[in-house]
Amino acid sequence: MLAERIHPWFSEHARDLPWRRPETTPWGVLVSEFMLQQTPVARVEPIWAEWMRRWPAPSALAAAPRADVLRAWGKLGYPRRAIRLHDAAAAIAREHGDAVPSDVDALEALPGVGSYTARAVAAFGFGLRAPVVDTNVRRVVARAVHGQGDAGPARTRADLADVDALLPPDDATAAVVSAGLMELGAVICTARAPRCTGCPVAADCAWVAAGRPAYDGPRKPVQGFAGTDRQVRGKLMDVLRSAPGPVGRSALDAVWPDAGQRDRCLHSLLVDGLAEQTDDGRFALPA
DNA sequence: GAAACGTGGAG
DNA sequence: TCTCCAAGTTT
Repeated sequence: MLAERIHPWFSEHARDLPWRRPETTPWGVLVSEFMLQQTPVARVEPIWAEWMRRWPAPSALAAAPRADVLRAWGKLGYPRRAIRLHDAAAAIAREHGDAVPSDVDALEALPGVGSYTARAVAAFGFGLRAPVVDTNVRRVVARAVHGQGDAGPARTRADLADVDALLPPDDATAAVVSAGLMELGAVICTARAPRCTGCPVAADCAWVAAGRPAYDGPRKPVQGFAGTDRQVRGKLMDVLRSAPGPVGRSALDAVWPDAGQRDRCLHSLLVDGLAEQTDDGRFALPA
């Protein structure tokens, strides 16, 4: 029911995102999915284009120095994703003949690839039928299917089953519906102010039928940022990315007044492989 | 399962 | 200004 509404709507209204163009390879889709994890489309677009130009295949990225990869990642956030994507590229080059696997289990075995990304690559990179469950899809299902105002905490198995039940049997059609479900959540069935006027599914939506009741379940805890290690790590990484080479302790000391927190964060960056200490005691992005 | 993990734009 | 949140994954 939903699928029959979503497919034609998406076919006509899909945003022209660069990674959706027909010439995009599964590798390009994988890179886009890594970048889009918790990061808005608008910020990903230019970075993705640059990566595709520089590293058109997994082996090309795998051959690049860590420092280049981290600098090219820029300020997308969560730079551990860049590390994992770099590592995933190496695994694909070495274990899969430089070809992104289409099998969900093989994809999920890659660093940084979880349940969502594996299925997204299978669906959008290979046109396969795979239940793609992200925050958009969970919200659309919560409303249109369950009549709830919003999605509650993730119920991984049940969420997968819900979406699986919506997908048509045919691979190509299911892949379009999967993209359409995400698109619907991204541009129509949004978190803040859903635009039910103009929603292709409104006539079949359980939430609309119920009078759009407010969400009553548990709220997702909003994570603070100011003053956290995350902020300090970000500032340290910004210094390391911006510098052409190793920087002295003083340059890092300048980013945060609390020496204890600063040192803890610097240490965690070293542990995460996001930074290295040189022989002379300075710090830099890893080679 | 909770908590950690960046960044910046929108309302 | 300040809160919320944007195609999640890992530990």
